[in-house]
Amino acid sequence: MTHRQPLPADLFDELCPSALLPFRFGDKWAALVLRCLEGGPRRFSELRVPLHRVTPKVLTQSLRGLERDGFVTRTVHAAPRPAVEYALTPLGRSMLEPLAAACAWAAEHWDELLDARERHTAP
Amino acid sequence: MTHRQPLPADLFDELCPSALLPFRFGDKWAALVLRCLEGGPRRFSELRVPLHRVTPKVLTQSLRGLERDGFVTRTVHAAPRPAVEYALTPLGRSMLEPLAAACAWAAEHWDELLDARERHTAP
DNA sequence: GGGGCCGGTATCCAGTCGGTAACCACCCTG
DNA sequence: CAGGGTGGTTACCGACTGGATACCGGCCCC
Repeated sequence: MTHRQPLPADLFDELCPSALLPFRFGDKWAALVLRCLEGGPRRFSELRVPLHRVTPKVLTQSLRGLERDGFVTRTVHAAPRPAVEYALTPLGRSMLEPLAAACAWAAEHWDELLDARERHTAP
Repeated sequence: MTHRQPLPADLFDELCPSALLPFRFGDKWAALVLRCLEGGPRRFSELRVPLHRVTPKVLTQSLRGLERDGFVTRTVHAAPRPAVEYALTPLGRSMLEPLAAACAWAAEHWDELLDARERHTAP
């Protein structure tokens, strides 16, 4: 009954980033920004439409972080009107796949989670 | 060139949880705890071995959250020695799939991310 | 009955995160 | 020249998270 292998002590050492990154990806809005960019480049004010609960400061923070990590590019067009376009890099686009998997999971199991939460608070 | 569809305003309304949940899953350590439980039930002190950078308080917090949301069960065995075992529920086990996908992504692209970050801070 | 181990709590504290509000430089239009 | 839209920045602030440290009751073994 207790013949299971013991867990190794270095399973999640700090040198194993892939253990920690995935489900703490970016900040609160990073994943949603990526999904908004899925259909092509978008301008700052375009992104503000679906993300209307995000203030410009926070959206800027998110975009800066995604740019820093190589998920999006930021290109400034001077003519004919000043405009800034954000677009996915190949790296950012590759992130859409696990993101979609996670979203599919949530779509399928979300109410189970809600049920469990309700059962736990009011039994 | 600007023939893209505009982004809908209600794409990520608060009633669409599956948009926000996935990549902000649980707290900082929740995903790691799930992976530790993949091989079968584990006791509190067993979990502390691979998660040696997590203090007991924080580990307790994480486990309580996972229990509340129906990802793990907590069972107390009185005999022969007092012991507490944490195990995955089917819901928790189903979460391992997208989690593995995300981890695979990270394993494949982690150094690209590091490169991008380095290129961004020191050019 | 003393010292372990097991499974936590209690307390405190620093840092981060997200949010509000205000402001700003630039360019175009009228 | 005034006004408005674009794409932000800055200052401030409260709430929450995560971490350090210490402590604790129950049970077993010696």
